[in-house]
Amino acid sequence: MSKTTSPSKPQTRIQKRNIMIILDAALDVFSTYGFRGTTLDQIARQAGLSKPNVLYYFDGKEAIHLALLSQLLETWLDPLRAIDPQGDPKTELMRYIRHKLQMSRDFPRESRLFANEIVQGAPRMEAFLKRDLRDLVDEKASVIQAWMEEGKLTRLDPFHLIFSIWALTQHYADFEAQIRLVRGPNIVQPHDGSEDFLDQVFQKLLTP
Amino acid sequence: MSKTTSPSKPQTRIQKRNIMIILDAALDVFSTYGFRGTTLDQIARQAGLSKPNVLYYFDGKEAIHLALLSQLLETWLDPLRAIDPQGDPKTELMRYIRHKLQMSRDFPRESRLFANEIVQGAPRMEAFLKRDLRDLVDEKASVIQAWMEEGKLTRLDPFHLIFSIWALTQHYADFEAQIRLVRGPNIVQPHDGSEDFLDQVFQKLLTP
DNA sequence: AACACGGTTGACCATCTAGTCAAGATTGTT
DNA sequence: AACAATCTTGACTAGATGGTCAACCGTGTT
Repeated sequence: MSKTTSPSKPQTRIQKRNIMIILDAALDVFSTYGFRGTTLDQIARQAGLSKPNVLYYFDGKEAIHLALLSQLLETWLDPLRAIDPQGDPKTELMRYIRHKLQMSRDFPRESRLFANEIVQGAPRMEAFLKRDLRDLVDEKASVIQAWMEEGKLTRLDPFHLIFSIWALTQHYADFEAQIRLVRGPNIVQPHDGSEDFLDQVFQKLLTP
Repeated sequence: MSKTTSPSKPQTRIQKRNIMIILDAALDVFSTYGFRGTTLDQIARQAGLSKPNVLYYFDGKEAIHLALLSQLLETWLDPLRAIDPQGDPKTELMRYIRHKLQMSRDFPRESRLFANEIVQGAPRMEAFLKRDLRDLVDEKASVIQAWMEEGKLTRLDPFHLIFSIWALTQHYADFEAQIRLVRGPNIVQPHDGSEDFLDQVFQKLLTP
């Protein structure tokens, strides 16, 4: 059935190359125009391939999108997973925040692909969010809660704290167009100063 | 040319009613599926009208979308405009934050319509963002900067401060699907606790 | 060189979608 | 009632879009 998920057949060099090219092109287009706003012709043009050739490697538009999402979701949770209950509370959280901000800077297309999905009600990610993400967030919220009760962090709702970290870090990628247009043409990087700012904010917020 | 922007002709009752119905239906659909993901048939069905009837009141899909956006943008800036340079710094900012959060709670569809546009590069709002929003943000950033130099607020980058307010307040509307799925079915309102949380955050952050 | 397999594509199709139009229904006014 | 203006719609068109297919090209192996 599926051309790319058959686990038995090994990939040729050409397959590896073209699948990468297609996924990269599709990430460009999907993250900019959303799923329905993207056409196969756009992806093919961006990839420098013909449309039938794209469909030779993937079963369809949906399959390309799905491949991108699962690839993304795999790495998206790693920084949160890395929070160590045995580590120093403030260090662990600040490391998480910096890591998330870095991802929003280095992988803005991935961030916007995700944002596009969520804003539109997450129709293709419900299962993932319900299963993997919820469990992980619950777990880490407990860790943070415990740290707060030990007096090592300001007492806050740990869920809202996590949401606020997501909101503040991803904002720079997802709303880049707004930041760029508001700050004018003199600003080159919308991220300029974001790391220092978030450092200041969370240092002050988390210190009891 | 345009059916709805002719300033001379007064509107009949039926026109007023149907234009409202169409805009409300279109807001539902556009905010959920984005511009390209929305079809005229969807809007017509949601409005309980036939497609040609919808096109009797609006010049096309683009015109409906534009009507929604300009209607939205008019009110979107009001809370920021209301920041009074003569008022008490912390009071003014906290009022702004509460007002923005309230808008994200009371008008989540509008927030998502906006988010959809921005995430996709703001192709239909460039002029507005460049002109009106940039000037207003520059002006209020100066006010905040002055307050900080008087020692009445924590010294922070005023632009990043404004961005952080936008990020934190709109997150509850724009990423509602994520919050809802992560927190599970026991949570009814994704906004629960958000006001207290943001109060705590910004009180602590802004107090020098 | 010859073969088999992997890779590529122009031409095509079915469906969807924005928008049109002419004809008919409803409403308000005299 | 009769008339004009407004309102509504079934049937239609042109173009876009996802996907197919048979034929053709390239590459590596023997």
